[in-house]
This record gives sequence, C-alpha cells and structure tokens, in this order.
Amino acid sequence: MLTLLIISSKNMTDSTFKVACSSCNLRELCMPVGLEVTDMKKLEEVVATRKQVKQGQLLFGNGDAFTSLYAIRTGFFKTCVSNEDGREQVTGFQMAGEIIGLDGIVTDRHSCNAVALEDAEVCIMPFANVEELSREFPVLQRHVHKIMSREIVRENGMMMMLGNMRAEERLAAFLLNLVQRLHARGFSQSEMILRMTREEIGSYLGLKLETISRTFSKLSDDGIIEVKQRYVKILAPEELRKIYNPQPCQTSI
Amino acid sequence: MLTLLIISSKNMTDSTFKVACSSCNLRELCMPVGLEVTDMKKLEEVVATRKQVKQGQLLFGNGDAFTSLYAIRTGFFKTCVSNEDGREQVTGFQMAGEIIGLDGIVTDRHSCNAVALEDAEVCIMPFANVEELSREFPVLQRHVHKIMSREIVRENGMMMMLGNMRAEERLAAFLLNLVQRLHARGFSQSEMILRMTREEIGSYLGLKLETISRTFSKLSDDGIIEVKQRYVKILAPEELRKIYNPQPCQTSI
DNA sequence: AAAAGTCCTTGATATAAATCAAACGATTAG
DNA sequence: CTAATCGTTTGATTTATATCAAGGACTTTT
Repeated sequence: MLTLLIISSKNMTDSTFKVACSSCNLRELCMPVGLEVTDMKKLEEVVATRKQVKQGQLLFGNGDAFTSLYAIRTGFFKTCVSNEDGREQVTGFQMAGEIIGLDGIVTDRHSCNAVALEDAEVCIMPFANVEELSREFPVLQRHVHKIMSREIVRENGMMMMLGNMRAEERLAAFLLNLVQRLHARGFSQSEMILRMTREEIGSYLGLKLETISRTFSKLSDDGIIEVKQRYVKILAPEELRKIYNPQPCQTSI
Repeated sequence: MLTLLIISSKNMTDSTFKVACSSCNLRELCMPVGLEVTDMKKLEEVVATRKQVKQGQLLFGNGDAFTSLYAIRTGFFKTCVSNEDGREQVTGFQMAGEIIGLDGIVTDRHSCNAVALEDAEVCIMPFANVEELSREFPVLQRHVHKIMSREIVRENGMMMMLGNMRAEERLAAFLLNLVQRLHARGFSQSEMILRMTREEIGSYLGLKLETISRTFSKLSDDGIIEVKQRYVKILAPEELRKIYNPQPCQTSI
C-alpha cells in the first residue's frame, strides 16, 4: 500500500501531468507576455517537470549543486542564508508565480536554503534550457533579465529598510507588500493568513520576535490592523502607508 | 578656449580612443574568459564608447531612462537609493572592473543614483548590444547571468549584515571585503585609502557616522588596524576575521 | 480529555547604537 | 595668511530594540 502510494505520487508529480504553461493560470506571472501560440508551445520546453515539496522540506539548500530555477505553482517558501556561527537571516518570502534559485548561478552552487512554509508545488526549469531558449527567444531573454533585475531592486529596498527604518515602518512595509502580492493573485486586498512565524518575520525584518509581536499589538491598539495569531486584517491601509512613508517634517521656512 | 576644451574633452572621451577590450587590463574582470581572438573582437562591440565622470557627478540617477550597463575602467562609485522622506541608503561601492546599472533593467528606468567618489571613466555598454551578443555567444550570456546572480548573492550577504551583525562585525566585514577587492586589482592587501566619508560608510552599514568613527577608534586601540583619516592599514587580519566570524560559543556538552 | 509542544504575548530590565554637543584637523576660499 | 567649510573625533545622554522571564493560546500527540 505504501509502495502504491509512492508510485502514484511519483506519477502525479513527475510525469503523468505533462506541464503546460499555456494553460497555467500563473502564465502571466512567470512567463513573458504577448507570445504566439506556437512560440508558447516551444517555450514550454523550459519546464522539465514539476516537484512537490512538503511543508518544512528543503527545495534546495546552501551548498547544493545548482541545476535549475524553480517557478512556484502553489505554496509558499522562505529563503534564508546563514553564518558560520549559525545566525540565520531570512532573505525573502516567495509565493505562486515567483522564481527562486537565482542565487545558484554565480558559483554553480546554491548559497541559501529554500524551505516550503506550506505544502508546495514547483515547476523545475533546468537552467541549461532557460539559457538555450533565451538565445532563441529575445522575449524570454528579456524576461529572465527582468526577473533578476527585479530581485536586485527588491534587495536594494530591503537594504533601505534594514539600514534606515524603525520597527513599525518595517512591519508596515512588510504587510503592505505581502497583501499587495496576494491581491495580485486574486486574494483579498485587506485580509491574509500569514504563512510564517513571528520569528521568521523578525529575521526577515532584522528584528526579534518579541519586537514583531509588540509592533503587531501596537498597530492593533491603534486600530490600524486586526491581528489574531496568523490572521491579519488591514483596517486602515492609508494609516499603514503613512507609517511606511512618513511625510518629511514641514519646517516653517 | 572654453569651447576648445569642451570639444577636446568630447573627442577624448567619446570617439578618439576606440575601445579595445582585448587590450584592456580589466578584461578578466568584466569580460568572459577563454575566448578566441576573433570572438573577442566581436564581443568588443558591446562597448559603444567611454565616458568620463568627474568626482561628485552622477553617472545615472533615480528615474533616468535605462539604456546601458557601465563597466568601470577607473575610479570609484557609490550607488544609493532614497526614500520619499529623503533618507538615503548607500547600496554599494563599486571599483574598476565592476558593472553598474543592473537595477534599470526591470522597469527601463534606474531606481538608484550612481555617484563618482573620484574622477572616473566607464565603458558604456548599451543593453541592446549586450542582449544581442548574448544570444550569439553563450559564454557572454552566462557571464551576464553570473554578474547578476553575484549581485543578488552580495545583497543577501548585506541583508545578513544589516539584520544580524553588531557595528564592529559590520565594519570588519566592510574593511576585509574592500581590501580583498583592491588586492585582486593589484593593490596592497593590508593598506588602503578610503574613497568615501564616514557618513557614507555608515549609510552602507546601517550605522551613524559617529558609530563608524568610534568603531574605527576601537579597532585602532585594540591594535587591529591603523587609521589616519582616510588611510587604513590592517595590522592583524586574523583578528579582524575573527571579529567578522566569531566562533560559536563552545558549550561543554 | 490530558499532556506536550509550538508559537505568541506581555512585562521588567539591559544594552548597543543614536542623538546631541563641542572641539579638532584638514582642506578650500578669500 | 586668515577665515570658512567640511569631515572627523570624542563625550554625555537618550532611546529603540534586545534580552530575560513568565504565562497564555493554539495544535498535535497520546
């Protein structure tokens, strides 16, 4: 029975359902737009297979050989780097339609861990395929460049957060960013269920879990959000945006 | 006379000296290695012209249209992002052989400022050329991907610094990184002249200038470095490395 | 249903770095 | 040569966040 289950699972995830980007509802998120149907069919070759990753499992880890990029189909990931002395830094949270694995290109080894925060499924895109098809399709080439550039710009923003902002500003930015990305995927623009712990949020924002908790309570006391464990509702999005982007002090002259 | 000077300057920087990557001593830093001479000649087409940037001048600024990547030939740059309310974050310091401008790809506009910290000269590489030649030369394609991935990995490391490290660790990491890059360019592995102010170092490391100054003094008092204004000499590189990478506390069991 | 394990919240206290302030050294302008 | 400016150093004090500690809430296991 166990064997049967495993075989069944393998079939399900690896070969039975041949991947079809053209019919994937995440197409506009991880594939270039404005393609002819024939080109689209060709581009589907970037994706070799899919893979399921159970909550808590590693998709790839620091030191692993780099072979592929991964497009998240379902589920939620965190990526984190760690120090010789064991300190961890969450470098990002990724959701459906986003690409992970770019860190591995430079050294042919991954330099971070990608952990599923809920059961997930990814499309495996062997990087050799990506590069080959990029040479053939300028639109894919441009798409890949944009994905990498977007990540660079995101991390620039993170440096600004970590270097300059106070706890409340960081958490406001975090919540606004998260809900905006969820909204772009068809979810509510005011409510969400967090997939990560206070400690993981803290690591991402350069704060301790107690500070995250206190800051949640503060925003809740101020009537700006409603928090109940992992559930968060944004009651006053404008107030939250004001915290994130405080107006410069107006001087009289 | 002024006109003459301008014309002369324009000739010097834009057209007189046709660029030749094959004879540039920074070739191994900004070009793929192991190319045939004929391919090398072809690849030189990525570089359109050179441009000189005076100390304090902007190579490109936030909001500028993105057209090109820039390979630094001589000089030293900082890149920085800024907030609506005017806070600045230095996101990097770049020296000869390094590539700047990658932030512009995703939106076709630059999202940061690149400022010359000393008189500089850059090779302009129109991004259209880069993409076209990347399609023709897989080795260039791979090179471009690695440059972008390296920047992503560097920024992951910065997030670790800004999120987890104490002032002394950040400054140690900064000095070790800087001197290592200078050494790779043929300079001393223990001495350097800083091109940036304490305030700029502070912005980069998420600290205030006074903290940078105090931390320099502390490292100096401990006999680990010698500091005199912008001159820094690393007296005890191993000690500095220990500060950057403190051994995890050994527990008895 | 009880027990155990996570995760979260809140309070009391400590601390690293920020802020405020003054003076000093190096460079530039007059 | 003197004054002015800019960058730096150092001291005194404040403050935001970390740390330590305890209890509470939810989830999973038994």
